Amino acid sequence: MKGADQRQTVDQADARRDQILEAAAECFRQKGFHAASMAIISKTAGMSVGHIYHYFQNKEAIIAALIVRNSEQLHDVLNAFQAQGDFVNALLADLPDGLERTADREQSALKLEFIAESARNSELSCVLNAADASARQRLSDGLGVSLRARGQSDVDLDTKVMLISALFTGLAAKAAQGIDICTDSYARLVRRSIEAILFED
Amino acid sequence: MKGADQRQTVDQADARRDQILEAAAECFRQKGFHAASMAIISKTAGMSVGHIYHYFQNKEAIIAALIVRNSEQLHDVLNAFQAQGDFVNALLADLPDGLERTADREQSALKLEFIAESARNSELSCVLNAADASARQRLSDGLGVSLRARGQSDVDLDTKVMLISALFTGLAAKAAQGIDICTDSYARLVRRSIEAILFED
Amino acid sequence: MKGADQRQTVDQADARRDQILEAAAECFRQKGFHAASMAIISKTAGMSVGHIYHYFQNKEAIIAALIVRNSEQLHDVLNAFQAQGDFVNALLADLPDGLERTADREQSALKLEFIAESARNSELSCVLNAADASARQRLSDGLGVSLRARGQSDVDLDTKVMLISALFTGLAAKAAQGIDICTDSYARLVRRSIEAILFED
Amino acid sequence: MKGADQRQTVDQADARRDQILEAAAECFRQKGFHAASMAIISKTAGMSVGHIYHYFQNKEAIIAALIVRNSEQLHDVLNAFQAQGDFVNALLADLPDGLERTADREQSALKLEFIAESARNSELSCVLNAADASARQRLSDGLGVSLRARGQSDVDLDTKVMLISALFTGLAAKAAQGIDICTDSYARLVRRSIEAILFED
DNA sequence: AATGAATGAGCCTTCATTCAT
DNA sequence: TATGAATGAAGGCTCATTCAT
Repeated sequence: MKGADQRQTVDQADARRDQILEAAAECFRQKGFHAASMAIISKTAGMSVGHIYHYFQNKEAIIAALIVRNSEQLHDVLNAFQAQGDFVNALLADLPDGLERTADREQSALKLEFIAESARNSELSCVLNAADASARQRLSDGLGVSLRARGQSDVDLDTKVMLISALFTGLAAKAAQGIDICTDSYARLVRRSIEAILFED
Repeated sequence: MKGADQRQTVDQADARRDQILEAAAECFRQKGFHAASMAIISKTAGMSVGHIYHYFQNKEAIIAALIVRNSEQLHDVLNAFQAQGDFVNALLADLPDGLERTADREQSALKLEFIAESARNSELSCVLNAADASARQRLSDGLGVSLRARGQSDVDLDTKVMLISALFTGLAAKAAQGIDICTDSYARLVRRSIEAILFED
Repeated sequence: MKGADQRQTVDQADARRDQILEAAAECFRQKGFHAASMAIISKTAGMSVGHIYHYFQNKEAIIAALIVRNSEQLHDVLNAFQAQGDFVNALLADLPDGLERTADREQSALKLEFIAESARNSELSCVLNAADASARQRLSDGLGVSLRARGQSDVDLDTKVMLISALFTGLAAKAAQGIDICTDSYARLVRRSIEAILFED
Repeated sequence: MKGADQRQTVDQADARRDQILEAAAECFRQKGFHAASMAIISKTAGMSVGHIYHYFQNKEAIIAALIVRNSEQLHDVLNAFQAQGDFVNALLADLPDGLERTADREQSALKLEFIAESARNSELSCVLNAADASARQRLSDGLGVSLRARGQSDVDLDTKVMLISALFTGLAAKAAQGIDICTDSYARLVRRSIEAILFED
């Protein structure tokens, strides 16, 4: 059947794209993306260099896809918070896990590289800002409902969300420096920070 | 005199080093340090490529020197806080200026690149961590005295300092993404954050 | 019927070949044939890359076929001259049109590329020389009859024909350079040239 | 001395450029310039690939320089005609030599490639047209004086010059096809052509 | 101290061609 | 007949670094 063939093909293409992204993520994580050559990515992905270019226009396009992918993973986490009932509670309760997710040194370093690169590459800047904005919007929505339900003000909500986001990025930076952020002290103090940001007392 | 000649020479060498660092900082800021070639740095510095290698062993060594230099500038700021009497007060009062210093997009992007790079380069990691640790120590000392003077606990002080540092790095990341962090909302909420981190109620 | 099927198939195959040649000619004209990739030719032809290789062994084989095709078109023109009665008269009378046919910049550039390529590729050289020789033979035949009918000598006829051919190739080169060769001056002077070549006075 | 050093350096740089151009011309002649890789040019020139890029921005820039160079050589020939007294006489007397210069198969093929390439590359088009125009101007000046001295009309002189130029380009094309243009027949008939073009009788 | 010529490995990317389906 | 996924060699070009002067 044509239809089945088509779908098969599409699925396979998606599989290939994933295969490439997985390999690229691995390589970028290990070496950073300036040092990760297309040659080594292709070897890691188990396919020829040329073939990668059937699926991605550019090395840059791979990066962009990876940014989108990271953002989607964050969305999943946020959706899980939503599903748990009260968003603020879920966020705070998740903190130790959140820190652990942030603690991956190489992954965090890569995230910083994305941001740094985006400051000098408008194409990437668009992708990153869109992904980031959408995640922040998701956070904003969840927190807004939760705060209002608690009778808390939602004044400056966007700034609050941005600050929470900044705090996690900052923690990622510490992780990238090799600092262990998965301790009770961190969990406790990050929690206090977030509460101070969110609750107008 | 031999001695004077010697000193003269040393001073000139320092001047050359500064000249190079200034140029490198400029180039790195503009293009990131993978894209900033030694050729363009030498041109910006107004000296030949080969000559730069008289003063720095490596491109990497330039980066390392720049990290140290940045750290020294931070020390100056912290020393100024100390000089103002109460460290905590000085830190909080300085916040709007602190945000403004952090808001430089390219400079912040470069800082992130430093950190990301250091995650994959142990030599750089040493330099960055030493610089960072020394700045945090300075902060720790200042804050410790100030907190104890207020009758506040200094439990988990190192973590608190790390978190404040993380917060500023996170804000730098936002600046690198092109977000304006120099607003009253930010100043107010960052202040609340820091207070929550520092004061155990 | 088997025979009809066969013929049908043959016709379809010819149609496919034409389709490819048309597309290739278009692409070569636009980009030159080093820059015209098989991928873009296949896209222009509305068929897959692989399929083109059912009809042509090579990219080179396409070029060869195109050379033959061009030559056939020239034959048509020459046959038309013949049909008009006196060949020399027909040739001279056609001059303004001949210039116009030669004036297509991209087509002329392609022709030069063919020739240049053939100088370094013996396979192509054979094809081009055969095509060229056959066209010159056609010209020679027509002119010979016409000249003798006028009582003109046909001494050095092959050289004369070659020179006329060279003149048109040279004009094509000028067209390829973007020069307008469709003016009365050109028509007049080209006519004088040809007459000088043909008529031993 | 600084001055001597400077001159020495400039001379050496010119020598290097010549060395590269010589090698490139050789490679281009042999393989055409799409097939002649920078690697092989650099090997032929006896220097590293990277070094070539100190002297030429591009492969294209090498081609451009080669075009200019060819044009200069043509100027030398034309100047020699001028020096001989009557330009027309000199041109006609030189014909056998002119044909021989044109007869180099590879060189002629390269010339055609230049022209073909220039039809699709505006940068190259500019260079080639400027070089060509200047040579034609030189020819025009020489012929104009000579014609008027003979009491001949110089009507349509630019077109006449263009046609002579076209004739030689066409002969180059024949040479590129492997045809021997160094015979008395050619010399005789080319002469008749040129006379027909130049003299309004 | 100072220059910049010189190197050559390595980068991203393209392309003609093949082959399983 | 028809597809297009897959290959991998080769291309132009850049760059940190060295070294003779």
